[in-house]
Amino acid sequence: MAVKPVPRRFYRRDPRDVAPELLNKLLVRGHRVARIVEAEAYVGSIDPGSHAFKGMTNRNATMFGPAGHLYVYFTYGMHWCSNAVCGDEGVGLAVLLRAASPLSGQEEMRANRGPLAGRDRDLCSGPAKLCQAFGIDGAFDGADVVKGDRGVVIGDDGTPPPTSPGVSRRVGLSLGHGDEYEWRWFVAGDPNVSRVNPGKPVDRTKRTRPGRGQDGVSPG
DNA sequence: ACCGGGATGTTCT
DNA sequence: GAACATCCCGGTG
Repeated sequence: MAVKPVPRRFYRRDPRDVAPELLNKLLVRGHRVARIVEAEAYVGSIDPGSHAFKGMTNRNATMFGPAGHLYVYFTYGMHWCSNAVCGDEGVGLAVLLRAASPLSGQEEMRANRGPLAGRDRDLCSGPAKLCQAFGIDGAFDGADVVKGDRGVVIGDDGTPPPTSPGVSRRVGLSLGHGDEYEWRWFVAGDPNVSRVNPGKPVDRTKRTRPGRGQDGVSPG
């Protein structure tokens, strides 16, 4: 079956309904095509884990825009991650695209990811890997994936979402910041899923970066 | 398998 | 100045 863009009405709903149905849809950019196998819902003002929890800022403004656009953000000083904006305008809802199964264009993905990404399952098995493989960065923030703005489309080839997707808590949130909600869905058994089990939420009370440049001591 | 830690810089308080 | 919707590597079982 031919690939058709997922219509905008699909996104104009609660992201907790959109995320599981986004499984088995296609992320398409030029020759690169991958089947989405993992997604998380971020639920705006009721969700401490969401960038939109505290309202609109310069960074998250796209989340408050119309559904069916990409919200692309930069994190940890080096990674881009992308979401599909959901719900009604002005609310701040989104689904994070966490992992996908490469179908074509793997060589281009591998060129973007670097020599360390040997196997196909290393190309898109995480939100930042997926963006790197597809070359999605800040320039794609706001791109309309229904119209195919900037060459990126989320498409449907007729494959239905799984009848019984895997469900779990979300990945990478800190304790007390919405980590308890089971708003992650994935294609059970797919090797491209980032983690079978997200494990414990991150305890950020432990120092992970011992003081750098303290007491005026400069390195080198 | 699990866990610890480093890379890196933008965003928000 | 702390936190951060991550990833990769190396150590230990």
